[in-house]
Amino acid sequence: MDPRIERTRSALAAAVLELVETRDFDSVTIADIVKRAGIGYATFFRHYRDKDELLLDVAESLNRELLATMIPALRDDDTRAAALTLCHFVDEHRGICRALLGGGAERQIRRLLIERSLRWADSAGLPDPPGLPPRLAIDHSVRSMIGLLSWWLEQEPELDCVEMAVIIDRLVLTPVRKVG
Amino acid sequence: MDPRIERTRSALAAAVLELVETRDFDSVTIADIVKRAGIGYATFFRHYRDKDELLLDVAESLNRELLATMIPALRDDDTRAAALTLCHFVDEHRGICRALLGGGAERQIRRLLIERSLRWADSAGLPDPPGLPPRLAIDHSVRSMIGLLSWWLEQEPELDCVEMAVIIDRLVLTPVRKVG
Amino acid sequence: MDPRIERTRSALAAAVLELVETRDFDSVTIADIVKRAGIGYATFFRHYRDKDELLLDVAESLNRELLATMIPALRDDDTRAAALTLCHFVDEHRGICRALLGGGAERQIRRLLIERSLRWADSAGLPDPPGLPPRLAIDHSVRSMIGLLSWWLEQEPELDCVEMAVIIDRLVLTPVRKVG
Amino acid sequence: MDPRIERTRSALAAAVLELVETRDFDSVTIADIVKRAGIGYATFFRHYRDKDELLLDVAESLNRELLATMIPALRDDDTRAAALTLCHFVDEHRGICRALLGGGAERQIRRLLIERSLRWADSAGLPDPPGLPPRLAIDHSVRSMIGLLSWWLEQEPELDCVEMAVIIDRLVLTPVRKVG
DNA sequence: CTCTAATCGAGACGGTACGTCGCGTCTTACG
DNA sequence: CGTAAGACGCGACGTACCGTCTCGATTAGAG
Repeated sequence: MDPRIERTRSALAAAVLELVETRDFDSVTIADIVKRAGIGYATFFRHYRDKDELLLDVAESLNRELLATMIPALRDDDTRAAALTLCHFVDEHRGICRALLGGGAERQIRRLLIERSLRWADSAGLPDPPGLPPRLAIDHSVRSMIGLLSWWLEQEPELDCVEMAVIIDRLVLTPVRKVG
Repeated sequence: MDPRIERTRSALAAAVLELVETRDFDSVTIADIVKRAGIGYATFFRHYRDKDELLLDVAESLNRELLATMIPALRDDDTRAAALTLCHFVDEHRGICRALLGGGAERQIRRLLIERSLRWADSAGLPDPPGLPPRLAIDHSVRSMIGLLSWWLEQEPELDCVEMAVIIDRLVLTPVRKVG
Repeated sequence: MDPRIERTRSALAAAVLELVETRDFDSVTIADIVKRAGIGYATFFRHYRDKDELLLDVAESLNRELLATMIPALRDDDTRAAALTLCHFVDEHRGICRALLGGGAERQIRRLLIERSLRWADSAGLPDPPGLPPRLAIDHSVRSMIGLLSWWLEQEPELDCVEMAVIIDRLVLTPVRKVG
Repeated sequence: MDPRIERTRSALAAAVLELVETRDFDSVTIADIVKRAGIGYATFFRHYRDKDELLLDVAESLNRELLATMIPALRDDDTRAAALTLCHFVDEHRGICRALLGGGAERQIRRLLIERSLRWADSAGLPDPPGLPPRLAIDHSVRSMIGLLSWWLEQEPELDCVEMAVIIDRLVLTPVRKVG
C-alpha cells in the first residue's frame, strides 16, 4: 500500500485518539482532527466516509490486538484468566478505552465488538450455552463487560485488575455458562 | 400551572413519541417535532433546552410509571416477579422503549435510569450485596437489563415475557445477589 | 381621559427617553421599555402599534414645544433670531435631541419635522422663495438644520449657541431666501 | 484572489441592487439576497458580517467611481461643474442611488461618504473655508447634498440635471465657500 | 358605596429572521 | 498531475424580538 496513504491514516488515527482523550468524541469535529493531523480537510474524505469510520478503523486495530491476547485463555475455557487478561489490557490503555467506551462513539464500538465476537465464536465453533437463545450469550457478555469496564474506567482506580476480573467473572461470564 | 404550558408539553411529548416510532431519534429534527405537535418552532425552546431534554422528560414519566409497577415485587425481594413485571411493561410499550433504549438517546436514558435507581435504592435502604463495591450492583443491573431488553426489542418477538424474565433473572439479578 | 392611560403613556415616554440616552434607539427593545416603565408587555400595544409610534408621539410633543418658541421670530422673518431660539432649545434638551436626531429613529423624526413644517408654512401662508421648486425650501432647511445640529451634538460643546446660530443662518436660512 | 470569491461577491452585489430597486432595503432579508444570487445561505456570512456590510461594499465601489468622475471639477474649484457631474452621475444610477440614499441604510452610507470625503479633502490639502469650524464644511456639504438628492430622487424627474446642479450650487456649495 | 367595565400585569404563543456550526462536495492553485 | 487548502451548498440549530392572545386582578367613575 502506498506509504503516503499509510502515513495519512496513521496521522488521522493518532489525532483522533489524542483529541478524544480530553474531549467527548461527539464534540470533536473533522476540522479538529485534520488540523491536529496536519493534513488537508478534503483529504480526510478520501480515506474515510465520516468520523465514525475513522474511529471504527482505530477500534478495529485495538480489537485485533485485544483478541490476540485473550485467545489463549478463551481456548482453555478459563474465564477467570480471560477476564484478567481483558482487565490488564484495558488498564494499560485506560485513556483510549475510556474514550472508546464512554465517549459518544459507544454504540458504534459496541456494535463492532459484538459483531466481531459473534464472528469469532462462529469460526471457533463455540456452542451456544444451554438455556439461552443463540447469540444472546455473546451479545450479553460483550454488553455487560463494556458496562462494567465503563464503570471501572469512570471510577478513580480503587479496584485493581484482579478484583475487577473477579467481578466480571462472577457477574457475567459464569452466569452465562452455567444454568441457574 | 398554566394549562397552556401543560398542553404544549403534552403535545411535544406525544409528537416526539409518534415520530420516534418510525425513525431514529437522532434523525428527528426539532422542526419535525413542533410541526407534528402543531406548535411554533421557538416555543419549543421555551420548554426544553434541546431535543434531549424533551426526551428525558418523557423518559422520566415512563420511569416513574415503571417503578410504581415494580415496587411491590422489589419490596418482596422477588426478583423473578420484578423481572416479569419489567418485561410486561416493556412489551406493552415496545415502540417507545425501542426508541428510548435503542435510539441515539440511549446514553442519556441510561444515565437517568441508573441515577433514579440509585436514588431509590438509597431511599429504600437497600443494602449493597456482599462482595461488590457500593453502587456497582445497581449500575450493573440497570446496564445489563437495558442491554438484554435492547436485544429483545431488536428481535422479532420470538421470546415471550416469561422466557425473557427468566433470562434476566438468571443473567442479571441472581448473580448480583448471590456470591459465586 | 382615564388617568390610568395617561399614567401608562407618560411612563412609556419617560422610559424610552431614558433608555435612548445611553443606547441606540434601534437596539432598545419593547421589552426593555416596558420593563423600565414598569408596565406589562401587552399593555404597550394597547397604546402604540410599535416602537416608532411611541417615539413619534414623544417627538410630536417636543416639536410642538419647539414651534411655539420659534413662532415669534419666524413671524418677524428674523432668521438669525429663529436660529438662535432653535439652538437654545436644542442645547437645553441635548440628551433627548441627540437621541432623536442621531439615533436610529432619525428618518422618522425627519419626516415628521418636514411634514409639520410644511403644514405650518402652508397655514402661515409662507411663500416659496424665488428660484426654488415649491416645498424644496422647507425640505432643505429642515434637513440641513438637522444635519448641522447632529454635527453640533456629536461634538463636545466647543461652539456656543450664538456661534451655532450664526452658522445655521449663514449656511441654511440665508441661502434659501436670497438668490445666489 | 480566488475567482469563486469574486463570483460570489459579484452575485451578492448584483442581487442586493436588484432587490433594492423594488423594495426597501430594510425589508430585504438575507435569505432573499442569497436566493436571488443563487448561493447558499451560510455562504453569505463567509463574505459579509451582515446585510449592511454588503451594502457598504457596494456603496464603496460606487463612491470610488463617483469621486473619480468629480475629481477634475473639484481640482479646478469649479463648484458648478462638480455639482453637474454629481447630478449626472446620480441621474444615471437613479435606482441604486434611491436605494442607497433613501432606503434604511442611509445613515451608514452617509457616514461612509462623509468619512471618505474628509479623507479626500485631507489628502488633497483642501483648506477649511473661513469662518467655519474645521471639517464642518465637508460634513455639511455631504449631508446637504444627500438631502437634496434624496428629495430629487423622490420626485418624478421634474427637474433636469442642470437645474438641480444650480440648486445644489446655490444652496450648498457657494454658501460654504463664501462668507455671508 | 357599590357595581360594572375599562385597563392593567403577566407571560405563553406562532412566527420570522438571524447568525453559527458542521458536514461532505467541488474547485482552485501550487509544488 | 496530484494534493493542500479552502470555498461552497445544505440544513439544523438556538436566539432574539415582534405582535397576538388569554388570563385574572385592579381600579375608575357612574349610579
